[in-house]
Amino acid sequence: MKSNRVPSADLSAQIAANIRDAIVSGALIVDERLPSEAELSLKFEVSRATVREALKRLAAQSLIRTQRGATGGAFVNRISFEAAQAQQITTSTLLLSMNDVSFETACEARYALERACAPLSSDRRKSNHINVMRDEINVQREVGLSDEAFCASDVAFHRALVDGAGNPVLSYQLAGAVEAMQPLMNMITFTARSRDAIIALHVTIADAIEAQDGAAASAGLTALEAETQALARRVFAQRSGNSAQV
Amino acid sequence: MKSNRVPSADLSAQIAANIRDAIVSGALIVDERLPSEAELSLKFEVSRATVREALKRLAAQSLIRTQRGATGGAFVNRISFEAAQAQQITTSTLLLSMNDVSFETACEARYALERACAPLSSDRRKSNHINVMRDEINVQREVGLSDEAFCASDVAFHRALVDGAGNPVLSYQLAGAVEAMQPLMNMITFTARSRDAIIALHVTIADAIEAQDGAAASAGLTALEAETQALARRVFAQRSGNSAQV
DNA sequence: TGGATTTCATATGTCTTACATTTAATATTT
DNA sequence: AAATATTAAATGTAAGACATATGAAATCCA
Repeated sequence: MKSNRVPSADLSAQIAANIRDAIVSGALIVDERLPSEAELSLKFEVSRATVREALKRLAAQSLIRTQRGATGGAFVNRISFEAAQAQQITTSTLLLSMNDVSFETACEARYALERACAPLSSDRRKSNHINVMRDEINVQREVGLSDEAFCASDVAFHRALVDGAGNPVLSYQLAGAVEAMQPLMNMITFTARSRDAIIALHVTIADAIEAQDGAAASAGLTALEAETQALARRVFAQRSGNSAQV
Repeated sequence: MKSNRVPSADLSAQIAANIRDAIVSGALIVDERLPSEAELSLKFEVSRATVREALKRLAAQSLIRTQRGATGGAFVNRISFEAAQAQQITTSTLLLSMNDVSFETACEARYALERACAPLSSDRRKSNHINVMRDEINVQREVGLSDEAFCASDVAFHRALVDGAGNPVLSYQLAGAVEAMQPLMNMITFTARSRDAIIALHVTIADAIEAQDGAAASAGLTALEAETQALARRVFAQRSGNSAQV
């Protein structure tokens, strides 16, 4: 099972790929200890510095963790939903900002995904999900709330909606979409009037989720998407140059 | 703007976090060249080896790329949808396999997300998307096709469906969910009979997408989910020990 | 005997120096 | 003027040394 990697890549990249394959294939299992850096440098016939660079690559992907000391070493890490989410949010955020993804496209994707959760969340949401949604609505009603804080509360509201589905895989997938949009949302100025419209729809959605009416929740999300898109168009049109970017 | 990072972490991790923040915040823009390793080691007052470990961490996340030679160095990388997808698939696959995510949960998430694409794909799909779906259905009809090949074709079919929505953000998000399930799907033995049922539903879905009937496409996906869940239950129940895992 | 302390071995974290290799720009030669 | 050779700058790799953390074993002291 020798590496059939492109030999053009760096040695540290090749070694990282080799170990990564072993983890993905199951040859290395969770919490298993990798050979020490010295042993790996012998095995791969490279210096310890190169081995370390490979291990840092894997650590950056949360595939391994390292421990110092006598019984230390590198261990296969059990990727947590939290760690995976954090990475996905970083990646998604950069993806949107670096590739000139339009607000419209990102917004459409976000609400499409959220609608996917609405029926499940309607079925299974617990009281705590409802409570979070109600609480966040109250936060959003506060006068003098900054646009950033309003957006943060918006994210919290929608995360509660998604989490209500009780499916960690869904929550993980959605976190990237919802949170990655926050920088774009933060570019928007929310007038009191636009906030009122959003809050009213949040109430509609929360009511529907509480009443376990998935169709109504989906409809509320659709209306919220339309409202958000319209608001964004107004804001971006007002921006002096009216350049069509973003 | 000095680093307010936990000082307990490795120097290379701190430096990586510092540079990552600069990229995420926009202080470093795409294609901008970072200082050379020698300069960074002066700036952060660490050795070049430590700087290199930090840079390898960033390279593992596709945040930078490096180039050798006179005008070489580390450059801020424009994260491509492809690279982001590849990373997300690796992460999602490990997440499912390491956290004892049930087939049921993963399957539910996958089809919920796909249903989110169905209306959009119905509206916007091009002829090439339809063609791919039809072609893959024909592949799935081949006798003697291995279970792995059947699953791979299944993934291709569903990717065409998702891509039909014409929203790269959606495609990116969905790729993780769909492809991460492949190892789980590969555990299933597809009898000729179960394949026929799946193919029939694929035809239904392709017809609906072609006819631009989003509701029918969603219904087809719901039926396919039910069929897949039932098949999985049968397969896992048959497995000797009948242990309830997976 | 038993608990506290010391020692020790092992592993990662960091630094230093050196050299190899790649690459573009410059200088030289024909 | 074009082809070739040189050079400088940067990353890639190696080797060795030391710092530091940590668990376990050995030792010491009531």
